[in-house]
Amino acid sequence: MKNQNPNLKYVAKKAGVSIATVSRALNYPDKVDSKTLARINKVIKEVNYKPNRVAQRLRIKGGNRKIIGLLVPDIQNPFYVEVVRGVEDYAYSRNYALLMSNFAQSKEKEKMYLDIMKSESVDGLIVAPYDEHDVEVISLIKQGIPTVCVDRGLANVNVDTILVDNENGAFEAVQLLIQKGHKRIAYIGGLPSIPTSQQRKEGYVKALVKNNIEVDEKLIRFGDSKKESGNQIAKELLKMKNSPTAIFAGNNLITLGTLETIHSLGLSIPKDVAIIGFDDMPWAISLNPPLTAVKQPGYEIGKQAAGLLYQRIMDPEKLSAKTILNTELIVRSSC
Amino acid sequence: MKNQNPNLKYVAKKAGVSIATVSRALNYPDKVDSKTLARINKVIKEVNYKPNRVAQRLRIKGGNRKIIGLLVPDIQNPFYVEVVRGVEDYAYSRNYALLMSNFAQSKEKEKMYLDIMKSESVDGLIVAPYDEHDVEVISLIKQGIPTVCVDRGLANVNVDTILVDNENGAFEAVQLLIQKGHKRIAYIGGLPSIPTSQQRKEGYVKALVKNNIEVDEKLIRFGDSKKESGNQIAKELLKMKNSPTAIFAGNNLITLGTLETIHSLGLSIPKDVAIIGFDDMPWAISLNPPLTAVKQPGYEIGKQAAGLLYQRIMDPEKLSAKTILNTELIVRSSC
DNA sequence: ATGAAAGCGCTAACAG
DNA sequence: CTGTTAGCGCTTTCAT
Repeated sequence: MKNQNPNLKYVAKKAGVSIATVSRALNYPDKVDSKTLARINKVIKEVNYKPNRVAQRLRIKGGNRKIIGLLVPDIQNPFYVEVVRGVEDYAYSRNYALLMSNFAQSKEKEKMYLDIMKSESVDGLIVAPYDEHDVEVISLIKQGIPTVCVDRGLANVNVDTILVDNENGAFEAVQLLIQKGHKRIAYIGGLPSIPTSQQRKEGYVKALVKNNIEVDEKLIRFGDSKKESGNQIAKELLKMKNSPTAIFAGNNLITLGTLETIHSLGLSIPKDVAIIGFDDMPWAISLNPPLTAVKQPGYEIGKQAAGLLYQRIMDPEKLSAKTILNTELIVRSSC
Repeated sequence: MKNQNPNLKYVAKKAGVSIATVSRALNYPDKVDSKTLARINKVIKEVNYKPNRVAQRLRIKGGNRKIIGLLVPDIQNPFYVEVVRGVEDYAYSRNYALLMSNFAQSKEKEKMYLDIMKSESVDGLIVAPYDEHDVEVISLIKQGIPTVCVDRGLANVNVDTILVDNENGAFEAVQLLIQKGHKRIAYIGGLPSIPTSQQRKEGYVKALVKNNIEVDEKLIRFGDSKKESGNQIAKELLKMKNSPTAIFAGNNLITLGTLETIHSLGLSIPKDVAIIGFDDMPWAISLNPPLTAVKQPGYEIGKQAAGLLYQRIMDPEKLSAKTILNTELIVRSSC
């Protein structure tokens, strides 16, 4: 039972023409006689011929291979799932295949997947880089591979980028906490090397400073963007003397970990501790209590990124641009 | 700025050998003189040569192309994210590339992605079929493409399959509800065409029957596996006269929707309505109240599926098998 | 409007 | 141990 697919040659023979004509019938139908065309199309339908994308890609020069790569740092984070969906919808609408990988915040994986994408001759790449100085991604861009960065930018590199206003999103969140009367507010960030972790910290600090609240370094902590680290750090924070009365959690997963700790400590939200999370989630409303969160337009980011990438593929010389989307503070009852 | 990668020819010239020798150096290092090998490897490193996977795949016959396809029905459902992770980890460990797609429960998308995977000459495929009679998937299997089904089986087809004991998982959940004194228990399933929806219903009915509780068809409802339908159906259920005192939610997303409705109706869990969800989730413990759930080993499913697929690729004639993994009832406080 | 033939980058006989 | 060569399936000149 072999995987013997019909190929151009087979279709050509059945239709009594050369393979070149069949190829033309597929790619430039108006360049072939309508009677011939009809005959060819009939055969194609009959034998259910589908062009072999691998052979196509090997032959075709650039930009028309109809496949793009997407590399996300953590598929377990629902935010990136939204981004994926946005990219996917766009790709599907344009008939692009999607080579998607999750590098799970691992540099080795990222390198391997990037190598694969290059080696697979993708038309372009959408990636949330490991950090601002991601040498692998930068190298690909230098090699001229059309690339769009999402969620995280690259320092000193001209590249299309779609970001979110992290600083302002964080600022608004902390501002709200302060309005509610909190003075000891902690920030639990993700990996410190990731730009978004720093930008959100900046917004946090800015809000504090603006309200003349002392910035206590002991209240600023970074984890590894996983639920467990949120859990752990929240525990340390809440057990210290003069512990914070509010926590601003730097991402989805950290929020979840923090919540778990708060519950396991038997603390009540928002009476004992208030919490705002960066990243809204589908289940935020069903949490205990409904979570106040900074919402990022993940789907929109993905969709726009794919659109930008498409434009760049079509016109590799076009000037690169940075798009910054706004966040939205969804006020529920966790603070 | 062209994407001009070094190729075999280039390496061969630089090393002063033929391209065949370079190819051999890569694939059968022991078949080439150690001095030559050293020279070649030096050049390879120097110019950072990476074989072109597209050309490789076009040339290589079968089973060694180092790329597999993964097709999931809904990437927004965290259960499938776990499956993805399992497959991915295995693939990564074996240096396989992963062509991953989400068909969002759409038959058209599924067909397109399946076509792409075939056309991309994947070594094999892991797929959660649209339903038990998924003609596209069945067709691929008939064509001899190594395939493993996960989460959902195929009727009357010999294919490696990894499932979960849905019926028993549901049975245990409903059994618990009954023990807690509930007599009017509703079931909100996902798409009725999906095998798991039916199997879970079977388990539900079985538990009722075993306890001599009348099966009320009005209490058995199916949605479309999305959060919104959970929301909607729960609303209808809870507003009917003689409304259920407990709900068994057929999947992740339906659980979330149901929860939302319960909260928006101002009902208290488990006092006014009890709920158990099929599928545990990372945030189940942080829900209001912590959710009792039937946990499926998603990661394990993915990992085992990838392992099975690997075996089948290596030995296409081996007998196919069906693996059924057990679920685990995680009792928290929503019932 | 159509066909012949080159060639994308690679692997696998085959010959030496 | 190494080189020559055919060919995977396709697109694209270049002729006709």
